[in-house]
Amino acid sequence: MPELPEIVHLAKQMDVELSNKELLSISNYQEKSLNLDIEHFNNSIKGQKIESVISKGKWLKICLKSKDYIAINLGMGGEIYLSMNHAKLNTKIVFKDDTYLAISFWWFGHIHFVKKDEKHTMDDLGLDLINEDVSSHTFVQYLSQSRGYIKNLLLNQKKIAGIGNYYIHDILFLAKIHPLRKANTISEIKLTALYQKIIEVLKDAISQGGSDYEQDIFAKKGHYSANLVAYKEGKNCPVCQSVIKKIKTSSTTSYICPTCQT
Amino acid sequence: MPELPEIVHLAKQMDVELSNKELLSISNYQEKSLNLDIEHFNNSIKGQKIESVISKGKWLKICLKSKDYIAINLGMGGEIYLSMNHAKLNTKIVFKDDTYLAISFWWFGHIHFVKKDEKHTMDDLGLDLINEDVSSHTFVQYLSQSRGYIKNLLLNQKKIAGIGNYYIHDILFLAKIHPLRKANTISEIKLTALYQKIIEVLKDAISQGGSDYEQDIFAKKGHYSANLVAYKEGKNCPVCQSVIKKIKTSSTTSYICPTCQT
DNA sequence: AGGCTAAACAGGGA
DNA sequence: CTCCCTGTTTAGCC
Repeated sequence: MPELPEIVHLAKQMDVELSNKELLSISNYQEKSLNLDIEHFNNSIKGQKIESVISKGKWLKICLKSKDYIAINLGMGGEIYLSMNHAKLNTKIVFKDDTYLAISFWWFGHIHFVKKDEKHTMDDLGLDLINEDVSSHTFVQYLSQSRGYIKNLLLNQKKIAGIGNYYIHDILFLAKIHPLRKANTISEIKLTALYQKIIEVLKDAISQGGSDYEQDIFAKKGHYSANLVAYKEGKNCPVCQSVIKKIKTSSTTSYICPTCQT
Repeated sequence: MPELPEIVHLAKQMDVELSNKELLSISNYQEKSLNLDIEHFNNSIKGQKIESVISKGKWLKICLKSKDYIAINLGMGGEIYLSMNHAKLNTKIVFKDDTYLAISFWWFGHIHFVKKDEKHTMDDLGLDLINEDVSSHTFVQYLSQSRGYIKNLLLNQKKIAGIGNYYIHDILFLAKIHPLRKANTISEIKLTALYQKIIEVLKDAISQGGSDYEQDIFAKKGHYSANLVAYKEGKNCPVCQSVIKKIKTSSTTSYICPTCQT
């Protein structure tokens, strides 16, 4: 499940490796992931040149010189490699110089060709605390207006972009916030701490090349490992020694220290 | 809280008494209940002649010969009388022959002037099992598609029009359905029983001139009284002697027999 | 584990 | 106890 750190890492590498390449074709074996039929998709990209590759939230954006772009979302456990053959890989984006991107979707994923002024999901993404300059004040004001559960809010891509159900556990633990706290009942102090911990955790993960079970475009693993409460049900809280619990929070699972997180 | 039976009764009387009368003016002391300012409202109705009065769900519809109409919703506990003065009455609709309707709103209520082709809430009302010819089959199919609580569904005017939180208790009791059953989990047999009980209860109430704490346009009380489980918390179920309970169901209160209703 | 949409639910206001 | 608007939550799909 690649989240913001992995996507940021991939975008950086792709920006270096792909800029100025010319697109040739796409071959695809998972129809549902494309927003256009393969023929139309091919016609749209052929001959286009890549300007840069950036990211927002969990989305990759391959910007073309024409201002059209390709939006990629790896969904749950998707992978993307540069010029490497894996039997299971099901989508190939080939460049004129014979290099290619090989993309594998473990479950669902998206590769969208988007025209210059076309409306797209990426337009509706919320705050990206890493790629954008969001002040602590803005963040706190923004969150304290919502009356839903803080966890749901943080995972809602239209509100806060990039956090998924992997990094969230340690972020909330570090901020000492229970996932089921209603956002508008959390003190400014705690929300400010939350803001800092989000940036801290995500930046730390980025600097380590992402999580240790995700790979970059050269198939190199990252080194970050969730190591506080995430997936540590039954173990002891590193701060207070309470037993870490696994609880249901709406449609997702959460790992928490019932003592530290309020 | 006038519901379908009271409204049907009022509509019948109003149809007899008001047809062919010519409208003169409206004077109003509860601004919020009108959809137009008093001046505009007066200009709209003056000189118009009444064609008929009908009802749908909890709404009264005074049809004018021009095909414009006046839509009235008595809200919670509203009253409407013909040519009677009550100190508390706050809206008067006067006819050219000096008779008038006196309308009192206890809390919120609506008097809307609607142009011939204008869109109005009444257009979106759901099935009215009394004023319309709805087959048992249609009703059962319709309800079994919803996954929400059966009570919420029955009270939702856009789905089923006319039932409110007075008649609903005995209807569900007679159909042996718990208010919190998900609609799509209820057997066809029970839904068919529900269909019959709704019609039975509402028609019975209509034949008795509505509930015994509502009055008609001549200030005459009805004779129907909810007498099974409604408002009988702590008493015994007339069928199985279990203690009747008062429970919260979403935003409304329900009276049920916890044994009979499943 | 992700993201989308339609339906259902919940709070506040008139 | 009414109806309405809005924001939030859920179910089911891809």
